[in-house]
Amino acid sequence: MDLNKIRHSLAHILAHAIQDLYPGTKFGIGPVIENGFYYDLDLPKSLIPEDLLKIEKRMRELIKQNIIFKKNLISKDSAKKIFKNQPYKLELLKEFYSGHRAPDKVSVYVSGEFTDFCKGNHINSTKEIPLDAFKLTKVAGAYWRGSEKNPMLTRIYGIAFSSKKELSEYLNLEAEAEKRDHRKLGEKLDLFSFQEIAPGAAFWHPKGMIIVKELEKWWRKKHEDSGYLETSTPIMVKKSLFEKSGHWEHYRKNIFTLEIEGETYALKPMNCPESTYIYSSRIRSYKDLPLKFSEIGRLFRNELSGTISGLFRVHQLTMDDAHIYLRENQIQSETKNLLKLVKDFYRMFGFKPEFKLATRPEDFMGSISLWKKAEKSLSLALKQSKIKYELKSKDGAFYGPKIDIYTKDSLKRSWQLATIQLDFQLPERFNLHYIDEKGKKRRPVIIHRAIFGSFERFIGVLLEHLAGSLPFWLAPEQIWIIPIAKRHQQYAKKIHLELKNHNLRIKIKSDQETVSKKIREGEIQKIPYLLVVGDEEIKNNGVRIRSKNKDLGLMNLGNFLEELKKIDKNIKE
RNA sequence: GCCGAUGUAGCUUAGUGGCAAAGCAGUGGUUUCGUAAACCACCGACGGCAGUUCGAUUCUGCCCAUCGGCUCCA
Repeated sequence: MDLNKIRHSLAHILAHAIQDLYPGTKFGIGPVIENGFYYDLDLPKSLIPEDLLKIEKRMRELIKQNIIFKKNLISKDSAKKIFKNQPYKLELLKEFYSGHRAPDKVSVYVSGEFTDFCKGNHINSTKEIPLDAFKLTKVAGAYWRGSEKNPMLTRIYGIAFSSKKELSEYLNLEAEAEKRDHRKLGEKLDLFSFQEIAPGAAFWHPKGMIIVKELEKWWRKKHEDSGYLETSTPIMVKKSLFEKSGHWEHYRKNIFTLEIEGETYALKPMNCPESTYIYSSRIRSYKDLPLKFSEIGRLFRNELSGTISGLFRVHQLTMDDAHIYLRENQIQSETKNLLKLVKDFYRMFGFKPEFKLATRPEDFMGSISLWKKAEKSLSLALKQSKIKYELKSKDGAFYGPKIDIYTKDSLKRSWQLATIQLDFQLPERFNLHYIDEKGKKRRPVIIHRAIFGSFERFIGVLLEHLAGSLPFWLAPEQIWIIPIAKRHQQYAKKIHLELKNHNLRIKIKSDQETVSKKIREGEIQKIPYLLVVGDEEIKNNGVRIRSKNKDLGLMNLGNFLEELKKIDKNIKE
């Protein structure tokens, strides 16, 4: 059974059903995608989700008719006749014949009353399609041929598998994904929220802020160890800065501006141009290079309103940025250092990084020879680090090529987090230099890089990856002490005091509730350790430990601390 | 920004052209309990602005926000 053929054929059947139910529909394209298919349609009326059931029903009727799929090779003229009322198909046909090696015949697939311009492949008959293993999932808008200059069509998505079992497994996975949605976890765990008064900007609650602070702490340590010097630059700067850097030309629509005393200011959408001011605040020697300025910078990007989504896509983000000023001959070795740093970071969280090399885009700046040199340095660094990477051509930044690092969350969704970008343009534009061994002025190169990408997105991905169960060192509340009865409060306080001395985030759950209730709350709040104390524990001078749904039994407090020290080096002696 | 949908209490949901219902959470009390929800009471909401109407949370329009996509992502 060829699932792709089934999915592709279902797209045709979907179009067939639409043709029956909504005469006058103009058809776009209907390809196979991961897990299913879609068809783009210009419908005489707009659809509501309930219509999908009606369409599905019609599809099943058609499938039961054992419709045969037949490939025909026909002439351009007969194709024109067949699609005379189908402007999108005619456009595709025209394009098909405009190529250098236009064939004499065009291939169409006929299935019952429906004919589509299509090169295949398809099943022979609809009896090959299991009736209970597909489902129309959603209706959405999509621009014709993916360009916002074109009209918007209605896209119907469907999923299809080879059996009912696989379909329901997929639906279960989706339900699981929904439970892990970081927006829901953020609410449930009281980490952050979004408010109508500030769309696209997170409000960090005290517990969420602990995660941010712990990540920052760890990040600073790692960067100090690697020779980075932390800086901070203004959030609001005159827009002329970005005119000079070239960003205004490329991203003016996405830059927030404000007028002050007749001058236009911008909220910085990136840190780089300002970083160069610190660089050129004094004469730099070749001995200073590579010079690494790090900055945890608050950035503002006016993304299209429809693209804003939770912590993944925001108007206001916090980038763990750094700019490395170096000589051309240091690019490879420094890139290798960075690749190692990225690997170290991602190993810490259990993410598997995937590397993509993005090369010169259409609207690039600078000379092609420089670009080629830059691309070569990056690919060599990747190769020497023995990293497998994917080439994303024409996807670089306007100022230079980059290595983007993606990671998948536990549900196999891919997210771009880290990035390493080479820049030969900014040093030119800001006339940066250093003095070389011979006392001559030379131009440095800049590497822009972020490891988390943004704290917002990183925390969002991390929460989904771990379904909210953060590692001990990041957990906002690490330990709850649960006294069984009132008479155990005193002992709970004693334990609390002892553990508090070791830098632990700990609290006594002293509410007037049953133990069961407190355990339940602790589990829901993903507290790493719940310590139950009662008569038994007092008698043995210990605590009863529960962690991740498991009762680990009675333990002496000292032993418990030893266990904790094994998983978290921050614990004070 | 574009297409489509949604918006009722802190959260999850019910409901109506005529006093808006519940569970959880919160507050006060009772209970002091051994590993995922004790009991009683109380507090608390129709996204905003217009319009239609005797009367709008409900109908209409506009706006805002959110969700699913498209496009974009320095």
